[in-house]
Amino acid sequence: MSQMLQIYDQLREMILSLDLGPGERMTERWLEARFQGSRTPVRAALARLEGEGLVQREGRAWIVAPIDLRELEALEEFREPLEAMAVRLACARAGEADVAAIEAMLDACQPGVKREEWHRVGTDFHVEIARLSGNPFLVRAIEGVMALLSRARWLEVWTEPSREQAWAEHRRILALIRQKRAEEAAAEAVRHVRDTRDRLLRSLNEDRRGLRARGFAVVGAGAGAGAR
Amino acid sequence: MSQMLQIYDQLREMILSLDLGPGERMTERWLEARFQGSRTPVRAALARLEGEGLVQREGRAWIVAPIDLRELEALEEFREPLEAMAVRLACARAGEADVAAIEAMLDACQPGVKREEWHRVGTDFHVEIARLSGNPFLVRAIEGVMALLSRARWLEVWTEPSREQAWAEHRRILALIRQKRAEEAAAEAVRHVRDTRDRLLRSLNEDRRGLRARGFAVVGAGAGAGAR
DNA sequence: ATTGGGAAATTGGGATACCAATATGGAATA
DNA sequence: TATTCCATATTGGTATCCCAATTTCCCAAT
Repeated sequence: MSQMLQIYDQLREMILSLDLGPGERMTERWLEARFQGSRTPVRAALARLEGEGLVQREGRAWIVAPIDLRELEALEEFREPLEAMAVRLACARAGEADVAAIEAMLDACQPGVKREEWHRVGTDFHVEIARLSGNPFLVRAIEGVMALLSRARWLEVWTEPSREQAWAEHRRILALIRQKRAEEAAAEAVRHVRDTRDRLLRSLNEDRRGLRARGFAVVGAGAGAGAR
Repeated sequence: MSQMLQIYDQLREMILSLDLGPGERMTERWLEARFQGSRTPVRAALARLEGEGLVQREGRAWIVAPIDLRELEALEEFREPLEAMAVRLACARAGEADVAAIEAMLDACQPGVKREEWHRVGTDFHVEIARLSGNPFLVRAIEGVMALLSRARWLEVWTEPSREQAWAEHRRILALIRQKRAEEAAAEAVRHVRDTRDRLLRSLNEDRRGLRARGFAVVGAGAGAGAR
């Protein structure tokens, strides 16, 4: 695999795992040393991550994209019609085997399974549904959205009942797809996105102070902006 | 402005204007000479265009993205819920002044106005509606979609009545936004996208032979794939 | 302790150098 | 004439190099 892709994957992982904090500054030369490649592949990787919105420019410098509550709100709003459409198309195009595979994914998450796994499956569920739609643009868009939501989902406080509710909604969506009840499935997907948004934003808003204390740049909605 | 952005803009324009044909091969060194910059900014520009889907890799080489009829179909499908959502949100958030500005744009297109202008306004209409939604992700997504549709729209045979129909639909959508009749506006947007898709795909399918003869790589739907 | 100013170090943007891999062209051969 | 095969040119990927623009940091003046 090309060095550029290796660096891209590693850096992306560091960002998504909060190994690099939101708002943190990076220099190309630091990355060059960190990943032992020259600046050329480093810059290519940065360019790609910038396109995904995981990295931004601050003047001439590079920063890990801060977590912006207003942006998260816009993302969930953007997601809503995508998820609805994905589910609608999945009803028309998915086979029983496809649905069963996703169901197995959900089933694998039981109390006791570790946090990372819940997090991954909670993301993949939506991507896999999008795949059932057969529309590559829908897949790409939902992948992008989930990546941008991912870090916030780590920071969210996951209570037992809220996790339970999310999974119940996932199951309900899947069941409706299986029965090919497209409009009900779409409506359920919209409900799920809205619930998710409410939980996420409420949690982050309440804990904003704590997040800042942990050194994360968290901006937007409610209090003053104060970019980094 | 940085050289990278200059090269990006110029190359993008060459692609969108069909100055570089779909499927055409480019070497980095040719671009370097063509735009008199070194490979560094050329490669950065290519990376960005690749992210937008206007440029692709073919093995190790770069090619202008071919026009893929199946992809266009998927794009219109993807667009549909975006446009509907944009229109719905515009109803909730747009002011009369915003609507009037877009109306003026439409009015500027009269018989006799040149093709480029119709083409541009036909694109900008959708982007501007998305802007009224206030959601930057919706704007970016629709910009991206319209860019990918743009070349096909040049190739489409625009008959007088079809152009008339498109503008009538634009006006109807705008009127419903003005009256804040969100659901009717969304339904009209969906209808418009579907009409557009039908016109576009019918036209291109009928003329596929002619397009190939003009040296364009046109793939997908109906006949054999035959990548490039 | 605070502030101002300026030299020095560092940074990102661009140009160039180098390399392995691939593509090309043409001569030798059938 | 058609085909094989190898020398050569070209290509994209990477590493460096150079430069102008910032940023950093130290020290003198307040």
